[in-house]
Amino acid sequence: MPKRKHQPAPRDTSLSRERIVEAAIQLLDEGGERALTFRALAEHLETGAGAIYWHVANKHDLLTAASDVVVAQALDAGTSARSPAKRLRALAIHMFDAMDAHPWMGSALAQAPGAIPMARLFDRIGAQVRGLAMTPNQEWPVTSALVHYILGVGGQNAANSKMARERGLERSHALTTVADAWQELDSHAFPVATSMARQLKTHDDREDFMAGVDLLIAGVVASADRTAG
Amino acid sequence: MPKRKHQPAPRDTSLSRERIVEAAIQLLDEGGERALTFRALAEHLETGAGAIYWHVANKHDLLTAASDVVVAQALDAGTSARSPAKRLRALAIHMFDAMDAHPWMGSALAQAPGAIPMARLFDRIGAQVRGLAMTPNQEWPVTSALVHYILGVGGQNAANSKMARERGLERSHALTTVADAWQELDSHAFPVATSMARQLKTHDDREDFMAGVDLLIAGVVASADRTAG
DNA sequence: ACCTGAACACCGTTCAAGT
DNA sequence: ACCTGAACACCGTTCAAGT
Repeated sequence: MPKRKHQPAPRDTSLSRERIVEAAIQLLDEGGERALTFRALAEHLETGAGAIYWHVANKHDLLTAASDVVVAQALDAGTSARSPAKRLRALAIHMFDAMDAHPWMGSALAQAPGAIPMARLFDRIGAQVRGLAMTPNQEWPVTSALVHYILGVGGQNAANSKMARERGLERSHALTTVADAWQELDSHAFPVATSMARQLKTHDDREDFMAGVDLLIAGVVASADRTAG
Repeated sequence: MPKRKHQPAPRDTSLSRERIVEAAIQLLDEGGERALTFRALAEHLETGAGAIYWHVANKHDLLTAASDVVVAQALDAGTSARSPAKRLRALAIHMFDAMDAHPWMGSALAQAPGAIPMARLFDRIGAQVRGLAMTPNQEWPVTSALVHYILGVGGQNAANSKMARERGLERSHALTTVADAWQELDSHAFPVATSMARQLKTHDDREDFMAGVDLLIAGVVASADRTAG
């Protein structure tokens, strides 16, 4: 009867908030939002479900912490561009890619309005917006519009990934399915949607995302010119 | 004369998809997303939980149907404005108000990417975008940007309402709490967020939303001018 | 065709009890 | 201080059985 049966196998590291968040991200990335449960997390970390609550307040807290790790990582990259507009574009595309790689993040951010990851995003976007020529009282609405746009696209993008995963399809194939459904809508009730279904099939999410960012930037520049001129 | 069945406790109407969706909207509006459960719904409709599944595929289907009722209502109003840009503004503000009045809709729409309510929204927005002077291949990205922006703001707005509700606060008071938290962040790590906290407290969600819509429209007009000129 | 409601397979969270 | 794991109070969904 080996006595080590009663001794816990030596852990790589003891339980910590950092390890929990890391494991949560892994579960979320691998299996989507449904895969993150305290039971699965406990099994993954070889501990009890209740132990996690010593380091993390609740599931909402955990999702916010996981988002913050990903957001911080995304926003730290690509700030070396030479103009505010270019840095803005770089930040935006990094956020897009991060939300694409971690589709759970869209809804996580949508559920944590004032939390740290949102403050981080506002801060980084806001810093570049200040660099664009504009009156000070435009800074807030412009920053706000950019952040909301980024989150809006990210959320829909995440939804598409999730839908694809649930139906066990490639993402592009899932979009084709949607496009086919739109094409078969009543063309009297949905004249534009039916005719736009083709673009839905062939479009590039990433390009369209950047087109929107550029539209917002162009709008800011146009408004600034009008104010200045 | 039609035979009348003698029923001791006659219902107003028998169970139907329409009545279920209507009751779901009521529960959602009154108690938030948490309040919509099949058990609560069954009790409200004086039936069994399983009966609902005869008319509705699952909870996701129910949320989508509920969203569609609200979206259809919002988009039917205010199409009488005299220019495409004005009609676009009218549609946007109606969507904002609808998402504000029904805070559960933001996340419901985010979970139903290709579904009917999304097709409806794309169709109505797209129809006005076509009226703006632009090249045909810009129609899709512009429509897409507007829709995503609307959903992004709606989602965050809903999150604010939800947060306020959960903490049992007035919505403006909840935002003040967030603003205070941002103000107390490390001003070295969050230089812009800390200094923008004041605007967070005093801003008007609705005005900021429209400022973003105008920014996008201005961007479209500026791009069109450049292409044309 | 439509409804019932118990049962199934889960959840997040708590907490007395351990080390 | 930190962890255990059973227990609690729920969920969405299914399905044999009813009308």
